[in-house]
Amino acid sequence: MLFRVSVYTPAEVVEETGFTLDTLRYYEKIGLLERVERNAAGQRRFTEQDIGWLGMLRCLRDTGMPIAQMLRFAELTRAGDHTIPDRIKLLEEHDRRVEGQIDNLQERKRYIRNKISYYRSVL
Amino acid sequence: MLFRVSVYTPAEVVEETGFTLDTLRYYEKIGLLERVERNAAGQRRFTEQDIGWLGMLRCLRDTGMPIAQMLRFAELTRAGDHTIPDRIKLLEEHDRRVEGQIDNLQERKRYIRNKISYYRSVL
DNA sequence: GCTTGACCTGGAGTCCGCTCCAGGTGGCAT
DNA sequence: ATGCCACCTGGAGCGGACTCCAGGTCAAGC
Repeated sequence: MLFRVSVYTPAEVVEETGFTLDTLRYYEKIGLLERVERNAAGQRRFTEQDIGWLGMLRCLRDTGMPIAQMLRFAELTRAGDHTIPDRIKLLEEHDRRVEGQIDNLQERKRYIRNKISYYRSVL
Repeated sequence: MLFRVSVYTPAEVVEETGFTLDTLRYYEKIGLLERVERNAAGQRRFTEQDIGWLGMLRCLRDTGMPIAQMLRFAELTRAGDHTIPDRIKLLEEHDRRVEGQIDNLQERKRYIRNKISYYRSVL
């Protein structure tokens, strides 16, 4: 009996990750996504790990990390376990930036709410 | 005795608002900033109100409002007090989006921290 | 009276992150 | 077996938000 490792078609990955197909191809082209496997016809077949990695990318992207830095993270990840301390450092720095973003947004939100209150007061 | 209304040179506004001079000119060109006054030599002289308005723009920009929508807000503001309900509506919608951004960032931050913990655990 | 530097203008260029296109292949449902 | 649809590739194009440039003008301090 053969094992059938779960494998995802492009359409499934789009569905699963929320990235467009064009974005997936783009990420592969620039090296954010390691060379994805292909079937006989040359069509992409993504693995479970690819999905996981794309989840990480989505998280980094959605917290405003520029592609250049995601690329650095990707390279560290490919380079092997000895880069884990570097990866921790990178993520910790990013975490601090995210924290800063949140604080900043909270501050701005106060400003906006004040403005709304002011507008209400002059009606 | 004459009043000297406080007026700001471009350099002062850059200092005060954190926008670059190019950005200020750009904002004026596209109509985000109403025609700024000039001295005899044609140089910009910003008023207190300009500074206040720029504060609002900075807030909207830093919370991710696209320029097209800031422009809409600018037009409402210019149109007079009868647009205040519309302005409130616009800001409330934006406030909700900002709230969403914050929630999203907080979620992502959890993911990043988990990842960091995981990396720590395998060291 | 001359240099310096803060300004001015219109318009071109840049950067980022995709997004779209043309032209082509392969495989599956009817 | 045929039609259709999901894919493929390389490369061009796009939208947003600036940013830079060339060439020119004034104003003031030395």
